[in-house]
Amino acid sequence: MELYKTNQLKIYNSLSKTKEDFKPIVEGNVGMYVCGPTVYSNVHLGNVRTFMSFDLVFRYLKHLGYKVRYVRNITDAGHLENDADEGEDRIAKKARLEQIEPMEIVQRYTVDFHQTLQTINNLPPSIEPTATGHIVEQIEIIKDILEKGLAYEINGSVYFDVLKYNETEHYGILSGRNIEDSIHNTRELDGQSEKKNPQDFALWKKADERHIMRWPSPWGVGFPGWHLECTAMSTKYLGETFDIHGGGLDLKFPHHECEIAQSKVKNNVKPVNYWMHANMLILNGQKMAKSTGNYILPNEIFSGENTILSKAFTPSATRFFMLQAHYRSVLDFTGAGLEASERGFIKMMEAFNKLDSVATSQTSSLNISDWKQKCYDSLNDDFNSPILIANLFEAAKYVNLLVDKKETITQLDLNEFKTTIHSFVYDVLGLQNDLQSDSSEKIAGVVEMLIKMRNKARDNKNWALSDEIRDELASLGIQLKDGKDGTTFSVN
RNA sequence: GGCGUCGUGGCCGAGUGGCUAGGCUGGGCUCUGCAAAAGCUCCUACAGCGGUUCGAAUCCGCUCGAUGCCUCCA
Repeated sequence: MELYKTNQLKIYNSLSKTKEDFKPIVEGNVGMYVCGPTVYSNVHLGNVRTFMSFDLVFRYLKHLGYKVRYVRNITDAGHLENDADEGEDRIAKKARLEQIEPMEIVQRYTVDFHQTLQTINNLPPSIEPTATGHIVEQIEIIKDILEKGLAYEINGSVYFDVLKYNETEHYGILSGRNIEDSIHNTRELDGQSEKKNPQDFALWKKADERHIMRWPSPWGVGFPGWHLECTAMSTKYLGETFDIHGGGLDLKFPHHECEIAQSKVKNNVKPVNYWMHANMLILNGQKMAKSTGNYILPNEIFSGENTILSKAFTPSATRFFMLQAHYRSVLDFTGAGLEASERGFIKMMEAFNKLDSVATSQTSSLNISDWKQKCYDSLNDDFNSPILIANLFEAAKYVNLLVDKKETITQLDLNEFKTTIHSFVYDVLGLQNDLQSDSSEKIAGVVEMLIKMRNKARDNKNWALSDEIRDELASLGIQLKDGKDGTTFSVN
């Protein structure tokens, strides 16, 4: 039987601002859409956190036995720099600055995006559509909205009529805004006189002569607006109403609000059942962002080449650091925090690596099924990974005590214990065991030999020699640990 | 200015009416030739001020502070 039948998952829905029981539209199947990156520069750690949060969601849903279609787009048409801009988007601008084709920019940073997410061990989505690959679909949606009178055309551009929409619907339903408030509080921007109201947003923008990325349309040559691609691609691959829509908290307004409006007009149904928003990663007390220069790149962490960290950290340690905070909490990135997480992570993995050497007994001193249920309970409660990790630390301690023969476990329980740990650590949390990878069997053999020699020296009470062996190995990063049943070692 | 979120022990971070996570750091102990590792243990907190309640870190109000969105953003 599928696990989801016995595990009622609760998801915090940004739309209702409450945790709700998760019930997919079609039993056993989940459609999930997550807003992907605009590929005009390298993804920074803040971007990675969001995608890793939804990777956890994806992995856990799959673990529960759901068949998941996970769609995450690549925004390769660029967004406008701002309203006042003469139709220049970020990708086109970068292409002009670097004197290359816009699609070279797209290619370069799409590759970087994929490599980075793979390095941190995110699973690829089921479908990864691009904005430029769905121009036709976007034009069709615009036509439909125009026909329904909720959009208007001016000088080759088409805008969504937010005020008219708000007469029958609530523009601001997701972000908790009222259109009346924003009318009085919108900052004045220059050069936007073309729109009827400042709140209106573009569905199609006319391309001027300089604009490189351009497509023909019923309204002339141009390119799609900022928010349309997600509506086009999510409904195309997941249907008019689908289960989960995710994205960074900073996309809640206006991006997701606009998506709701467009989709509601087009299909006249509620587009999404569960809205999920991942919170921001902050650095130096501020949100990480490309535009402000306040960011750190994942590769800078893995290589140690940066000014904030004292050393390099593995992708798994970095992932573990982020998983120790809940996805809806702001997480503060610091070198000290990462170091503390790494220490804990190494300890935990060292304990789990000893699982194979555990001896079994007639009874178990820990109730394995209770412990296992606590693990499930933690993730069932809106993907509470910090609680899951706390439970895993409890398991690690138990393993250490088992090795010391201070606790007991039956063979049957040990099998279930191992399977559960493996599932949660590797499959669900997506962590990797990078402790053993660089200790090849040959090195292990050499170290075992040195341990034997050292034991002889110890038997002869030749402490000088035994300590020399230990200290020399330590300086090479190999640590000896004398236990009751002999000496073991670990490679740092 | 508008709409939000948050303020937890030395640090990071869960919890969100009574059962008071977890990790890192520091002190003590056990084990050990010494050390390391491991285990045990100690330092026991909820910004401030009021209120509701038998009982509040958790609910309500105010104050202070931080931060997100309101312009592209994960």
